[in-house]
Amino acid sequence: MAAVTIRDVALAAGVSLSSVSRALNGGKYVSARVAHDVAQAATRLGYKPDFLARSLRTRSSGMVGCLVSDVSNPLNGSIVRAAEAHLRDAGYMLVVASTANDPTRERAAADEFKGRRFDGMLVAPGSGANDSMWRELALGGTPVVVLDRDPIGARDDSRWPAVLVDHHGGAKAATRYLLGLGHRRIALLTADARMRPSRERIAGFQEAYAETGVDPSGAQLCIQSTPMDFAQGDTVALLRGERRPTAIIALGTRILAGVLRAARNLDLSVPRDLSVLSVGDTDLASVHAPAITALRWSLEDVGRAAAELLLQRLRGDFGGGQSRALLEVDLVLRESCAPPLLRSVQL
Amino acid sequence: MAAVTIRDVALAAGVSLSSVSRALNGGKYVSARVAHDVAQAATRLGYKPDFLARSLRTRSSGMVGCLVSDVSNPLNGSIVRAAEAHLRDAGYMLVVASTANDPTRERAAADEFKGRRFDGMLVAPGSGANDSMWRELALGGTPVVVLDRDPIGARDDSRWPAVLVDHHGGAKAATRYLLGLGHRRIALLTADARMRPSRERIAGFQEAYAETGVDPSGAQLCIQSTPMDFAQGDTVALLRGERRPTAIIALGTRILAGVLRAARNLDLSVPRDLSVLSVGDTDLASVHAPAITALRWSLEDVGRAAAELLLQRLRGDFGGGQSRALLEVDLVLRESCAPPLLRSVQL
DNA sequence: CTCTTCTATGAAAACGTTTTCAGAAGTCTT
DNA sequence: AAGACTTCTGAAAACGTTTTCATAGAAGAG
Repeated sequence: MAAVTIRDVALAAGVSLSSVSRALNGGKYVSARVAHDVAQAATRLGYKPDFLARSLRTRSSGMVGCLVSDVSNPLNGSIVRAAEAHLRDAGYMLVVASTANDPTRERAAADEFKGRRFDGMLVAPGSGANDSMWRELALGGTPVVVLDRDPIGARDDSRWPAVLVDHHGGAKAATRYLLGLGHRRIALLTADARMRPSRERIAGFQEAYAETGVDPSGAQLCIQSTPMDFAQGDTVALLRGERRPTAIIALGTRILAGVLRAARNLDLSVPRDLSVLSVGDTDLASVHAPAITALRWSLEDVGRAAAELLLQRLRGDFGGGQSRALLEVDLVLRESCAPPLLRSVQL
Repeated sequence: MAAVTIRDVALAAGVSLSSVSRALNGGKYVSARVAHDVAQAATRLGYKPDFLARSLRTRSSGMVGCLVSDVSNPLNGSIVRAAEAHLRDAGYMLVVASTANDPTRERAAADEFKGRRFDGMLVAPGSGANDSMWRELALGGTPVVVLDRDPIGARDDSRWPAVLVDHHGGAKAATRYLLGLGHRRIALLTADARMRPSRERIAGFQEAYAETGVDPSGAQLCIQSTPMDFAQGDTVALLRGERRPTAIIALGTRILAGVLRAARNLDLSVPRDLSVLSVGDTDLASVHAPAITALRWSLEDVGRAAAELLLQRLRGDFGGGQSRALLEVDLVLRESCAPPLLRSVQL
């Protein structure tokens, strides 16, 4: 229908194809007359450039891909939105693919991105990512920025630009806080321990025990790979068990929900009978009664930093080489943590 | 680098360009020998087709755009994810743009989609969408499916394929339920009344009053256009006011959070002093103590139905013409609603 | 045996841009 | 006045596909 091409504009303006292209792209070497005529003809005809053709010729699509487990998870959604906003300002379009952490789908999506000549990628692979996966990603020279993951097994681990969240420091601070309140038996509930965030948190958790000199035998790790609603059942089992924890650190929204449900079912009052600390601050955490003490970091910053890092590469400006960003994690004190009851302390 | 093109494959297989294209696309008229040689050469060279070039020639990009206010809102995120999954299965790639309901950005995104020759679009414009906006969308003949919006002012209102949620029926059922419990002063808190979901809910709300013959003077509408955290302040004002409502219907997660916060601040017990009903079921609603009675509908179904409707158009199969889907809304009874205290009933 | 229909193939024309190249003017510099 | 730049311009060559077209041979019909 519309299909008004650069050729039509050239015809209307009475100049050549190349002149139109130059005029429209503000190139050098174009006379005032031509510039004016072309501009006029273009608007009169309602010319809209065809990005596809342009991309084919320039070998750059103006698109950036994003590999993420699931957009409907607000954690990812916020990151994506922030990244999208910044990339759009720079003239890029962000395409996100939800891969459910499935390596097959990650590979497929990455391939499609490359087939469409995407200019860059933001990736947060699942735990299935291995050596060859990373190698494949790097193949073809498309700039890649890693979102809170470790390119384990990839050559030049440290060379990958990445934006990382200081989960280690956060978890350590949270654990120290609970230890300081007098808790000794603290349980850490986490989903996939093979991925960076969980791994770092576990390390921080253990380091807090070590550094404060508290007997680490009270530290309990509860790890499961299906994240959805396992937490509720798990928490019940945990709380009914022999060495019942007096505090729980719940990693993620879904797990926090499970923990809170379990506590209610067992008629345990938070924080009297059980202290709860959420990793990640959500509406659920802040509105719940009692309000849940939480570790918080800025998802917007993650998205923004990732976009910045990528844009830097895209400009070919590897400037100074600050290729990784480490974002800090804050402990937001609220009402869900208190010293343990004495009877629970009686080892 | 890689840049292995169809020409290289042709050379390696000792056949012509066109034969390779035919062989690879499983076209008719290709001999067994050629098919074999080409396949072998292609895999040996690691040939990956260039979608850009293909798109340019075939005039179809294999991409579908999605206009939505904000991906980081889990309501939208879930829809997007479901749509993405179904479109991917059909060979399409979904690109979402967060427009913050800003008409300018909606227009810009739609233009970019068209400039990139997107094959179709899923759109949920904000309240700023007017006649010309809809007309522009329809321009160029790109198939468009509307997500829970009314193309008001657009020519052929009813001709737009759309997937709609029965907010009207849902709100009516919720209101009847509260009226049945004995509530007379019910407040409806909503954000942007100009958009379909809110508009339909308000209509259902009022219709419930009318149909049950209850004096509608107790019905209170509280409408505000900035959705974020206005609800808390508004709720406080409402509950301190002269004709304090005994029940609140809160539209959306953020508003629910605000209402619950306000209730806590005023030391009002739910549901004893105040019944709360959430429109939209979230973790917050189900985990909160007490658990919040909520209207629920399937976001996955919205995304899936939209994808189906669009795919139907893309196949050129306007089959039977069932061009709109109406999804039902359920009332999930939980603990946050109870009959009002007598003293509040004393008009 | 001839006339038609089918199958298989390669050459070449698209698709809509940007970019290279060569040349035509004009403007300096000597 | 002759070269040496500079500024502008259009023709044509890319970019990597798919698709049309013409042609050649094979197979089938009469």
